[in-house]
Amino acid sequence: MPRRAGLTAQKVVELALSIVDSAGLDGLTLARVAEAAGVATPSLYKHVAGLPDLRERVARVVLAGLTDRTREAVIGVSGDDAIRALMDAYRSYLVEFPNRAGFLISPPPTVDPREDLLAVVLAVLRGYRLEGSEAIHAARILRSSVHGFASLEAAGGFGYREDLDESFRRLAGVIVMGLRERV
Amino acid sequence: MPRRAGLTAQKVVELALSIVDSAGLDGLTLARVAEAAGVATPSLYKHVAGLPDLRERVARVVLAGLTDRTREAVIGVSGDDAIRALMDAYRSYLVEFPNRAGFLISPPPTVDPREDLLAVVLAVLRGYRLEGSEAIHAARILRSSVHGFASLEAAGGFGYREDLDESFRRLAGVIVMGLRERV
DNA sequence: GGCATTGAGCTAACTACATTAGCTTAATGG
DNA sequence: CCATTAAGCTAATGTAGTTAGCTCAATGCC
Repeated sequence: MPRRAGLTAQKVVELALSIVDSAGLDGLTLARVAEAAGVATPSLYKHVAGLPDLRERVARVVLAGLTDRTREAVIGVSGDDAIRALMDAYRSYLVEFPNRAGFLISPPPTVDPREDLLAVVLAVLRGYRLEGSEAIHAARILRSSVHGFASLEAAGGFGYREDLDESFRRLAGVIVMGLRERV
Repeated sequence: MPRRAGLTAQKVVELALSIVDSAGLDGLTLARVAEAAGVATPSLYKHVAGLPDLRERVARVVLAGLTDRTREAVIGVSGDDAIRALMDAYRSYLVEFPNRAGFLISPPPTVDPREDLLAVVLAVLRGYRLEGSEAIHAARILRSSVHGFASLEAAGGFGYREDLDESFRRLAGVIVMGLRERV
C-alpha cells in the first residue's frame, strides 16, 4: 500500500456518493468513506472539513447531476412535451438513485446551487409565455408535485408499486393542463 | 427527585416529539430524551426498544396527528372545498411542525398506519365520484403535490418566503381542476 | 544533488451516543 | 409480611466524529 493514496476532495465526494447509493443516507459515515478510500478516518479531514461539509458537497453533486439530466431532457422539446420531459427526468433520476432524494431538500447552503435547476425550469416555462412572478408560481407548482411524487416513490411511500407509471402520467397531465389553462 | 419517575412509553414518545419540534430530526437522541425525562439513558430501554423503535413510535404519532387534523378539516365540507381543505390541513400541519416532515416519508413499518389518512382522502374523493383505481391515482396525485409543497416549504426549500400562500393557492387550483376534469 | 517547505497521511486521545448486562430497590399483590 | 415484578441504576463495550500533533513523501529551489 503506497504511503500516499493520492486522495482529493473530489474523489472523497465520489466515494461518498457511491456509499449513499448502496448504503443509504444514514450509511454515509466518515469511517466508511475512509475504508473505501483505503485511508484512516482522520485523513479525510485533509480534504473535507467534516461530515456536514461532506454532506453539503454530496448534495451539490446530486443537484448538479439532476440539473444536467433535466437540462438535456428538454433540448429540442417545447410546450407540453417539455413539461412532461422535465417531470420525467426528475422522477427517473430518483428512480435510478432513490437514496439521493434526501439531498434534494437540504437547508440552503452558502451559495445556492438550486438556481441552475430553476433556470432550466424557467426556460421551459417561457415556452408557455409564463414569466416573472407567474413563472415563479408555476415553477413551484411543478417542482412540488414532481418532487413529492418522486420522493414518496423513492422512499417506498406508496403502498403498491403497481400502476405507479400510470399515476405519474396522470399527475403530469394535471400539471400540464393547469399550466396551460393558467389556473 | 423520586426514585420512580413514573415513565411510560407514551410519555417517552411525547418527550421525543417535543425534542423533534425544538431540535430537529437529528436532535432526537436517547440521551436527550433521558435528560428531559430526568432519567439515565439506559432506563429508556424499559419503555422503548431503542432509537429505531422510538423513531417509529414518533412517526406513528405524527401521522396520527396529521390524520386527525385532516379528518376534522373536511367535516361538513364537500367537493372542491373539501379538496382545498384537505390540502390546507396537510400543509398547515407542516407549517406548524416543520421538523416532523421527515417522519411522513418513512419506510413502511410493520403495520401501516397510513391507511387511515388514505381512508380520509378516499372519502373526500368519493364526493367526486372517484372510486376504485381512479381514486387511488387521484389520491396519489393529491398527496404527491401537497406533500411535495409542504415538505419543501418546511425544509426552507423555496428561495423566498414571500407569496408562498399564493403559490399554494394556485397549486390547489391546479389539482382541483385536474381532479374535476378527470385528466 | 542537497535541502527546506509543504501537506497527505498517520496514531493517540477525547467526546457523544447507543446498547447490553447485571444489580438494586420500590411498588404491588397474595 | 413476604415474594414477585419491573423501573431505575451503574458499569462496560462498540461505533462514530473530531482534534492535536507527529512523520515523512513529494516538490521545488539553490
